[in-house]
Amino acid sequence: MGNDTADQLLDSAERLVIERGFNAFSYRDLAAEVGIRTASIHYHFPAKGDLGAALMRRYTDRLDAALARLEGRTTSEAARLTGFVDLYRATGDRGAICLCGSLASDLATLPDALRPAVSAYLERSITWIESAVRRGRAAGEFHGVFDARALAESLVAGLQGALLVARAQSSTEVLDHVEAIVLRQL
Amino acid sequence: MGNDTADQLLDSAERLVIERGFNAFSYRDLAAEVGIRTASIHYHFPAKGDLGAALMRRYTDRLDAALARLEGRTTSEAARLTGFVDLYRATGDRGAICLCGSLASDLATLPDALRPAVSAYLERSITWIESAVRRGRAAGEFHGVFDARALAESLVAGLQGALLVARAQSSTEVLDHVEAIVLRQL
DNA sequence: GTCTATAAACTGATAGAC
DNA sequence: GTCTATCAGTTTATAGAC
Repeated sequence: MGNDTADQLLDSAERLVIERGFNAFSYRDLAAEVGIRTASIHYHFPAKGDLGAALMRRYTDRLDAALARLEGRTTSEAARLTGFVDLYRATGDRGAICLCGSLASDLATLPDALRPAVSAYLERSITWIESAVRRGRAAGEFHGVFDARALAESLVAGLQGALLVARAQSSTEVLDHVEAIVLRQL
Repeated sequence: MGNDTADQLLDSAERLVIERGFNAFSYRDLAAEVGIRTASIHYHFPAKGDLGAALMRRYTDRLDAALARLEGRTTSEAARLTGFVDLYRATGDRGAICLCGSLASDLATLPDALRPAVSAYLERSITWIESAVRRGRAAGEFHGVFDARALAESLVAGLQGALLVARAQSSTEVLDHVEAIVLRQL
């Protein structure tokens, strides 16, 4: 488990989608990386849409695990939100963007089954942040006036855009700026 | 002028890049929309990279014109920055994302000549906002403490990400939230 | 400027042997 | 599970006539 062909294919595909976009990598690229033939890939993922769906499923599961880990910690809500930002920082430090952000920019070309998964990933991030902000306010840790949902959407949008800008400018400092400016309004 | 074949091709291509991404539209799509043959497109834009470069040149020229218009107005710096945000709002209201944001997510696959144009577009936006913030502070209109450059990067990142999120969620309210939260720190 | 004709490479995908 | 062989369709691009 974790290292069979299907997982290797997902690992390669994830990197290729993030680097090039869903429509700019092929089963051929994948085959070359993993060391099998293109026809063999179809055994694991009959159509490219199936591969994309598996990719988003795994990516969403990883998000859920990361958020659960943050919630398991005994700590302040501010530390949890910083932990959320760190997930994006790890992505930016690799020179990468979010898989979900990459797919969102190709949204119209995605197989029908894949599009809702992209929206769901963003929604899950937003509602988690919103809850953290509400808990922090209820506990007297935060005293901001902005709507919690508005703050959550702004943080996700800011971080998604920051990854895009960071890659184009070859500098991740924009992530720190977004973090400082949004989290200041808690 | 403004309606010859080359311009029609650019109009169609711009919409297709924004809607599908640079690698998910073809000269065939373009030919069908404009009503000529694919071979004829190569007369105007020998390679797809030439088309992309022309697209970014026109898009950047339009940005420059819009920023010059904002600067020509006798008004507050706050109104100018709101005017900048309105450029993105017009894009989001059409259900679109920024051409530059779309290309940024396909960055690695772009022809070499095109990549710097994407970075330059973002940099131009950032430095313009930074100047507006500095002018506003020098004039006593703003009293924020954040670094002007940090604010400018956050606004551009926030708006780029907001367009992505808005399209995925079919709701443009995220743009308003980003505007409110970032411009509050002026 | 636009056309027909054509090319060489690549695409996602299937059939069937091992 | 992986292979060979093959498919029909698509892609960017060129040559040369009109």
